[in-house]
Amino acid sequence: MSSREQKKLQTRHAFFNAVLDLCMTGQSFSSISLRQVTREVGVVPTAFYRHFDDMESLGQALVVEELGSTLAILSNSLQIGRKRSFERQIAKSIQLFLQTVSTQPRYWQFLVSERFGGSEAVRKAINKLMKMHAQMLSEDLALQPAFAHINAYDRRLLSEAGVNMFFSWIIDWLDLTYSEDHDDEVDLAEIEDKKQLMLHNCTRQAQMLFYGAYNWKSSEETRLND
Amino acid sequence: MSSREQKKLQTRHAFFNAVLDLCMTGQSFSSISLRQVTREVGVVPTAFYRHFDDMESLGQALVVEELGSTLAILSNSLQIGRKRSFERQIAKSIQLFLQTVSTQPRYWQFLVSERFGGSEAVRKAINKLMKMHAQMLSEDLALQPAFAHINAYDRRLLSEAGVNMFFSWIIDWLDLTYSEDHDDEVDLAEIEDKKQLMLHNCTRQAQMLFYGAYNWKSSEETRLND
DNA sequence: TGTACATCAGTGAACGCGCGTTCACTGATGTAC
DNA sequence: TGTACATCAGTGAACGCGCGTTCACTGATGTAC
Repeated sequence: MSSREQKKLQTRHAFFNAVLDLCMTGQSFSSISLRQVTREVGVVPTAFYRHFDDMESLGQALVVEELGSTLAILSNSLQIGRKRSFERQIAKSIQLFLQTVSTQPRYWQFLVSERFGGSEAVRKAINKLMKMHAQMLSEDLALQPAFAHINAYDRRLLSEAGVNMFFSWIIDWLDLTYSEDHDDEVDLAEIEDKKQLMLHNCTRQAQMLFYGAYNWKSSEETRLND
Repeated sequence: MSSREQKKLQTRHAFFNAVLDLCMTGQSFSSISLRQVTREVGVVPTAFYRHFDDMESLGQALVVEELGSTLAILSNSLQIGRKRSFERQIAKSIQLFLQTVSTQPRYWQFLVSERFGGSEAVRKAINKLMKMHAQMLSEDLALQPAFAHINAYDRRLLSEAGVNMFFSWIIDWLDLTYSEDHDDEVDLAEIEDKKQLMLHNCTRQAQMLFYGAYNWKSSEETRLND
């Protein structure tokens, strides 16, 4: 790859980073302006068009090119099927997941807040990613003997319910993580307690869902009209 | 109440409606301008300040004054504890819930897409509402004999997991509802099939969670460090 | 009931500002010979 | 290896536009006597 192409790719990544950084300030993606992004990158506004048609394209590219690998963490850290025995190990998976969320807060913040946000292209790209990783989680769960009695269709439903549940935790978890950085050191112990409590609560919620699946009968029809 | 006060209240509601309508066009709340809203209401931009300090205040007031009663639908239609026997009746509750979502799409669209959106005041107001209604759902579940063995703490966790699960369905459900309005009549049957399928899937997801709760042992400790 | 004054929701002109997009450009890097 | 030309990421000036907010205003409604 030529040094010119390398430089261009570098700038492209700088655009992605600028968006993520700006989204961390509390703004939503659709309220961020093209000029704000170029200012953050350190180039002139017109340079934007060398890389993207408009903000919508930038958002979509960000999701497709950068966040796919981030979401892979879900599939890896939640290897309930492949790596873990069923009993009591859900806790370990969730702890791993929340820890990795803390290490890359910008990515998860963006995924959660733009999942139902104002840009259709971004929304669709995120949705596609999540469906893909729900599928991977589903295939992983197939390896877990405790779920051997559940058919593929119901396993997929369980995975999607699981992914949605994990996503519902992220913002509250990140709020706790941020308060660690900003508040006095005196409170650090208190925050750590809160994190432990939240980890405990999340684990129990996940256990309820997966215990439900454990006791699930795929053969049983869900009658709607009774 | 004086006719002047009545008229003012009427305009205030027009502001709320304008925001909801604008949010239905695919924009997020934080990307809607003050002038757009006043244009939609049919008043001059400066008239805005007779009612709200800024857009942030408008959004917060909208959630607090208008959407509380909307969320009450969750508590009413999902009276799993009070009204329904446990077995096979989750389906009915969820059908009722999704039907009421369809009848007031603007409210639910706003709640879901601004829950993690760009305005902190709105985010906090929605979060508060959801916590409140999770509490109500929790108290309702207490009346259900099938959950008698679950303590208050775990019941609250179950309720929050439930509310989060229901919210995760809303956007997809609304997309189906909208496509009913816009597409050819030929497809109506196909869309109705999709809605039935989604209702079926949602029900099965909810059943997994609540079956899990049914088989839950509150006495059992969730050990984190093993 | 009639009059004189107060209130205040909505008006309309004006402001300075940041926005997205256009255009012709520059100068470093890449390519052909 | 050296030269002449092509490419193209980034520049900088300029544009018209919608934005949030100010201000003094209008005229219908409410209140005091």
